[in-house]
Amino acid sequence: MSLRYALLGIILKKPVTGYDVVRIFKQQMIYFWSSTHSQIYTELHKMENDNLIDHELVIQEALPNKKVYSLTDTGKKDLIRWAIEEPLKPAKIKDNFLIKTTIFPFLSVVEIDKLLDEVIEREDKILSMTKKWQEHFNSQEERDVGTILTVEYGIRYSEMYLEWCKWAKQYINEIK
Amino acid sequence: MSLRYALLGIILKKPVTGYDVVRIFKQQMIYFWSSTHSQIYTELHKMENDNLIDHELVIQEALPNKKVYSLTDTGKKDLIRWAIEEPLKPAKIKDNFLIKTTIFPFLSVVEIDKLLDEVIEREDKILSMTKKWQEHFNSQEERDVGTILTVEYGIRYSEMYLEWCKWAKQYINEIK
DNA sequence: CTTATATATGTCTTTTTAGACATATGAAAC
DNA sequence: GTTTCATATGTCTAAAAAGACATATATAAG
Repeated sequence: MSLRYALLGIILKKPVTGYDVVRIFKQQMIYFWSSTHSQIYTELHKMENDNLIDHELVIQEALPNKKVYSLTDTGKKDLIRWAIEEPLKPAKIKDNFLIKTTIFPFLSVVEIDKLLDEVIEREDKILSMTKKWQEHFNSQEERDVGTILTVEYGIRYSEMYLEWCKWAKQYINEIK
Repeated sequence: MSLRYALLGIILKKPVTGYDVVRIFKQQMIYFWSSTHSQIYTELHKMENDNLIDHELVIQEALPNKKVYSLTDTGKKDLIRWAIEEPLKPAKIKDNFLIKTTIFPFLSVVEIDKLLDEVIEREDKILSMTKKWQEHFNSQEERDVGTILTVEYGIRYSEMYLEWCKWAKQYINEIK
């Protein structure tokens, strides 16, 4: 049920197409929510059915037609109500890599290093993409508070992860 | 499909009951995976059906009977195979609170502070529980590498979150 | 005395999510 | 010329997950 509030949060900023929502979602929300385009399109239909959003069809000559979604009054009220009233739920994390630490006692230092290096590489990429996005975002005129806060969160998360990886490598090398 | 490898990782350390698995899971894995007891019991049945684990029934007088699960050879091999071969997947996070930042432009400093204080309280509790668990764990004789690494991860994650919250409070107070 | 907590294991239904399948065009790259 | 990428929107099925429903006893707390 929270996905729809993430989507409402995107559409709140400015009217966008489903395609835009997917793109914005993957660029700006990966740090705290995950979804796929199929789920997003389906949820948008449900939200429109529940009168939280509506759309205007824009006919394009060359490119495919598009539906530009906007929040309805109901949608905006419901989003703000949700944000204030919805009780805090603990964050849910699904991190495949950290499960792998359970078998570290059965692996060699080389094998563990290989796994950790993979994660470092991945997280390095994410971090530099996030920093790039932050830089681009900072150059804009209309900067919303939400994005300022969550981009910073994304950077801190990746930095923490990378520092932990480096600490883990050192720790493994000391004890093995 | 990854849940089963998290569960195999728990049972690998020592034979345990489903009830134990749930408890260990919630104490030691909340930092990187989430599940419920209903899903865990169901998955254990499937895993036994796939010959990854088996159980010994222990009849108890006062307390209910229990099933003590152990890894089979197949189970252990499959877990190690998975850890080495399974390609890295990006971590998936579902954090209800961070969605709420999208409506911060429509809230007063007082309202935002209230939301952030709630998270700080929650995260403080988690952090002190984790530190307590780390202390207890460090006093044991058999300390497995996996737990040493993931507990440290949990602490770093909570600390990062708390620092971000404090930064966010300060930032909001400066601009509003 | 009554209530809550810990032990212990399950099922059932609904919702959420993932991933594949499906289509169509323009533009750019090679 | 052909392939890949970006635009744009969807459906369908299977798997994963959440949450309620279900039961039973001992012990500790109030």
